Amino acid sequence: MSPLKGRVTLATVAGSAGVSVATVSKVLNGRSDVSPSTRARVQDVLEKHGYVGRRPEPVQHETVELFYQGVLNSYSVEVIQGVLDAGEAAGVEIVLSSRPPHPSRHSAGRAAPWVRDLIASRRRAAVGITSELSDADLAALSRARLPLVIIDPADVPQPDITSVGSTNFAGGMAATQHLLELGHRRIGYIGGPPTSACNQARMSGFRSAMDAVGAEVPKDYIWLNNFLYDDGLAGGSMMLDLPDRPTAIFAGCDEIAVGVMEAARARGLRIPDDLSVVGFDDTQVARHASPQLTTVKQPLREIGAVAVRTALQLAAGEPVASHHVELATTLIVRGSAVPHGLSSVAAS
Amino acid sequence: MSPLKGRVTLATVAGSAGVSVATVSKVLNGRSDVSPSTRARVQDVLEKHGYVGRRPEPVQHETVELFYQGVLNSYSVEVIQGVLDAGEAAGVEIVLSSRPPHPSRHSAGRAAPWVRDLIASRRRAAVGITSELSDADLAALSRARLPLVIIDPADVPQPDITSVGSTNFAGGMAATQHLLELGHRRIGYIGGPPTSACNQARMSGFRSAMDAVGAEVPKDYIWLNNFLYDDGLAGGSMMLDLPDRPTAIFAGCDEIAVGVMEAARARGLRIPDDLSVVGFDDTQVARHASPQLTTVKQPLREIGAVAVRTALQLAAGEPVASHHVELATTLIVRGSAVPHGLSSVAAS
DNA sequence: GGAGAGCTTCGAAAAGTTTTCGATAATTGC
DNA sequence: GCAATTATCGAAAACTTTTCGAAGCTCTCC
Repeated sequence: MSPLKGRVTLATVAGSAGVSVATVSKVLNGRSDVSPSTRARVQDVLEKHGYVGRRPEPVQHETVELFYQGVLNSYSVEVIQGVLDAGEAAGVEIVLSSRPPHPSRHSAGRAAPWVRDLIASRRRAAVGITSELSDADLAALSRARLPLVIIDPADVPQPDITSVGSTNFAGGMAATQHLLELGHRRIGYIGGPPTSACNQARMSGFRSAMDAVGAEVPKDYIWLNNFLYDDGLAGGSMMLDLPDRPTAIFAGCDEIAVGVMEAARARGLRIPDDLSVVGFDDTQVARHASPQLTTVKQPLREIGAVAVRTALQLAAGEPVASHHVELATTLIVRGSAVPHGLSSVAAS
Repeated sequence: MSPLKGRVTLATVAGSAGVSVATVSKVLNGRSDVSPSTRARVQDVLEKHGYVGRRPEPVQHETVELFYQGVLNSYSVEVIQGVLDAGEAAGVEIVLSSRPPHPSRHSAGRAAPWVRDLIASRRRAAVGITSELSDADLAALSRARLPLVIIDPADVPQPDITSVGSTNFAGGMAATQHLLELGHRRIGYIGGPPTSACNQARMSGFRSAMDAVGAEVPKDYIWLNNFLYDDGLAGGSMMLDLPDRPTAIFAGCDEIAVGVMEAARARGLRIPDDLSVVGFDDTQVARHASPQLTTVKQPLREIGAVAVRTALQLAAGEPVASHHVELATTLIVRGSAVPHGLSSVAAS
């Protein structure tokens, strides 16, 4: 823009704006003894010349806050690595923090204390993992112009909140169709919170695939609580103790799937001979399970990276194509699901 | 403190410290071209005169950098949560970063680029998880007065580097003694890198316990590579294919233990009936394994918290009692190790 | 064992920024 | 209309940071 000489200094701007260096300095520092018209003119010139101060790359890096509610798990770990990768590529630092979950509703209308802290911290942007925020929180963040991107939002994606996820519905369908193609008809679903958007999508995919072939889903074949191992254990136990137990279970995440496998083993049922299991996420635990878990892969690292890039785009004032993007899921076939009936020959 | 004339400027300090104004400026800005002694003297004078700068910067939070080399795993996750807890309690922010492992030796004598970045980032302190740093790296950090605490250092703890770990030797002994008390005599050890300090300690504990009862450890009963699932799989496979295979295996970490269990299952051996396994760490994977893993618990969250607190102590100039502290390990008995011979009745 | 390459340390001077203070103009009070 | 006050601005002073070169040191390679 200003090819006269090297860097754009106050003097450059002052000359171009027809004022003194002192005046430009005052504009930059928000002093009162500058007339509105002069101030406006100087600010125009500052922007046109792209004045960046003495140190264009100050020692102080920009930061993006990555927060989560609850505990870290194998799922978070993958996302975090993607976030770090993208952060490093973009030259921003990642500040990690654990935030209290669901603020109780009795302080409705006011943003949670930690949200106020977050705003005060002057981050370039924030990324939340599977987080749930109140309307007041969102309003406060919006007022403060702090860009926020939620990964796999706990609530259904709102139009006024940017989020990144994966094709949960398609993934749920793919997993279920895989089991159906293997000949299973009595298939159960064990998933996370009923209010959780990604659980709803996965379950809907499950139901759609079942409906499409006219397979019935008894009430007891659905069990929802949290995305935890213990939920797989509890839900699996319940389902496997039914008089007419399912021959396959689709788990809402890998941890649940491993819990289901344990519930089966505790009853002397073999995986996959007596029960086929399909998980969701394709985290480390899927590869370390025995047998290795057939699962729906979410590109978690990519999701983390996209979240950061989107947040930085918002921070830069660039428009984003969509307030919610979903990356494609892939069915990864391993050893935990086999054709129905194939095993019963060997078993009985 | 200095009521002679008006404000305390760089020149005031420079005169009092017997250096140039430029040097004082460099100290303030954390430049590298100031010797440690000069830096210390100037900082003393700065503090004594209560230099506050021309414009006191808006209070931005102190940061502590938490870095790791390689990948995050269930072990890191626990440590990270402890670090975050302690960071929040102390009011410092945690900046998480992944750093390239072992700088190749061809640039010996110079600190790695990421170490220079770390120094330039002006953290209050840094904490590394199972990291390995070159002498040049350490020297550079020391020169820059950036306090560093390593958690479970990969190298043997040096006197000039502060570190936090757990009683690996005692833990290794406890695990082995447990197996010995269960009647096992043919016990294998599968662990991490031979150069790794914590691996060495655990293995020494293993050997000591074996020696104490006169149990022999054939060469093939030791397998060292990395602390990964695949290493448990590979090492376990090797050991279980021996003509005189062990009846129990002590794994250097939980992930290895799960890999060993898989290697056993692949050979039709049942856990714990045909092979007892003991792990180390007590991470999530120990509780989710099937059967649940008997393991040596490291207080990982506490270790992370202690590391942060120690780093902040160093940053505050307070002396630390010891350059290396070890927190106590505990044997957690679950279902993966049973008395030897008890099973062979049922099995054969 | 010494020439020289490379690194560290430091300050003088240059470059850049902010504040002070006085000049001038515009506005207000009476 | 005139004095008093206020608003605006820049020259110069005050202050800080960076650049660059000198001096000393270490290490290497004949």
